[in-house]
Amino acid sequence: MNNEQVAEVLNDIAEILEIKGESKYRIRAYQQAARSIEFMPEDIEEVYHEGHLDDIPYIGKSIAEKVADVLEHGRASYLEELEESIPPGIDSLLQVPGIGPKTAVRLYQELGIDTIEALRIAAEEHRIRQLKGMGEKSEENILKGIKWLQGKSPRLPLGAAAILVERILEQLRRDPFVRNLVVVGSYRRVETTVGDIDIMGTSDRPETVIDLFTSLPDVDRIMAKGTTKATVLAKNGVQTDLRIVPHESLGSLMQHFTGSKEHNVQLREFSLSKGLSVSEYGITNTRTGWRIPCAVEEQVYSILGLQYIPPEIRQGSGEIEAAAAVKLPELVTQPDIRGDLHTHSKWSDGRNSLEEMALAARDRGYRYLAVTDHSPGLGIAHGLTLERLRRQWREIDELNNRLKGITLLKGSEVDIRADGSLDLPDDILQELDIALGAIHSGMNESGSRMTERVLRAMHNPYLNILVHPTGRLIGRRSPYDIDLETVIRAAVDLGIILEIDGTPDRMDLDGRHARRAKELGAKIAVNSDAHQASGLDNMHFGVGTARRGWLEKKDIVNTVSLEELRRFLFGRRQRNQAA
DNA sequence: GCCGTTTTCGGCCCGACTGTTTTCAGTCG
Repeated sequence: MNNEQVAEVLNDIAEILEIKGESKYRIRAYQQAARSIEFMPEDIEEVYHEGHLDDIPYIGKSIAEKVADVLEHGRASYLEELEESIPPGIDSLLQVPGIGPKTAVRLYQELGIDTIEALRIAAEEHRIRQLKGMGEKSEENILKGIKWLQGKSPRLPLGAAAILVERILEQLRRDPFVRNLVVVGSYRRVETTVGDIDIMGTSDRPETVIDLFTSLPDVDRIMAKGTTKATVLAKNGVQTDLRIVPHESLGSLMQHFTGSKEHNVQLREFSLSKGLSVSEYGITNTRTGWRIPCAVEEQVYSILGLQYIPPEIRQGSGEIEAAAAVKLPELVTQPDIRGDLHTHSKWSDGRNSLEEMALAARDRGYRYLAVTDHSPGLGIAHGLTLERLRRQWREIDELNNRLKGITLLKGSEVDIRADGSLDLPDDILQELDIALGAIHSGMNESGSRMTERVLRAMHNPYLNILVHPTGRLIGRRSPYDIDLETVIRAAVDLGIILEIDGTPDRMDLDGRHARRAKELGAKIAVNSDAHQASGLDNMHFGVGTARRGWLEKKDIVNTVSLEELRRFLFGRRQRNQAA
């Protein structure tokens, strides 16, 4: 059972308690516990076997018992009892906006409604208005809500959102009065998917920006439009908000709308203990009632006596305690990255020539770029035969002689075969500057076989990096069934670097696993896995993911100079050859 | 149900909106 699965059980318990009208604090306790487990770096099974469940924040005696039950039996008898105590189907009503647990229960008890379809019919037949406190308007809203629910688009992958966001920002900046445009919400926190896009800014003439925004070519439909705020539906179906706010409270508003919700709740609780109350309008002294609006976000944290907490780690997973103790890590930044160690060219399945890739890398300030086209076994990606690989080396040599300011490294993304062997012979691997190992086939193997397979590959003395270690494709393919804890430990023992692949539909490792890898002492490479020159910019998502994993410059290998990198990569081979 | 350099009991984020209501409960982000 992994952390996400255990968290889901606790969230399910919370949902049923809500329907049952339990104390909201009891419900919150389960939700907080679920979040703790979801975001903590450690493996929940391991923590349990070491007997340290109660060390996890928001897990006390009672919830620890439920977690133990889940881990021991693969199910929670408490959840099963709860499920039997409520009519099935009633929780589905909660999906309809405007319907919460109280209303759902009344709809069931007084009208026997337990499906969304039954709810729709009841609203159309005007039976909802029989209920006390419900009227004509309520029925309309329910029907509207159901319609919205049926047409609502799923969360958008971050990469797709980024394209839209960049285009919108570029056009809004043409308004000469607009200032401080910033995207907040899950986009700013570099979550893997976003539900909607929330943009904020200041302007001396809000109306003109709002007009510009609502008339953009990307807008499909205007949902709401006022003088300082508008909501539109973009053509790709994602809801996008723009709000123009007063200069003097921009920082408070940014902080509030960046979230996460759990971070804000914890921040406000922390503030109360210091006699301060935080809201989107400022910070109020609860004794004097004086309120200070914050123009910049840093102010919010500094007034509370906290280190500035970067958006990527605002998850409610220990960042406030760390900030209070002045123990936040100094997160890696994009300029720390000196080169990209995972890229493709026309030689295999990329779109640009080696020279184009090299120049694009140099433009981005990099000093080195590893060319890592696919190995021969990956026919579908036009993997390089040994003969073509040697020809590619000649081209790399020629470019390295000719181009100034950037060095290409001879690399390969070598397929890890079903038996764990590598798709290039050792004598070839030995001649490479850098070898990446990747799984591209047989992804449905059982966990133990998958783990064995990867471990065997990691024992090859010439392998340097295990790339996209879980193989997930966000929204399309689950991670392989692999024991990451074991893989991370092996990486530390064997000197294998683990990758954070910045392709936005991969972001693999994810933040939580990256944080765990750091904790266990593994080295990380943050790469773009670019298949064309513009793809090098996917480094942004890789760095964002690294930051979500609390990683610092020193945890990441491609923040060092070329000389240091070569020493590091070579060191492993020498050690292994000596041994 | 969890938590504590003011507390082991008495707290538990903040504000806005909505609809139906004479003062507020429920819902949402």
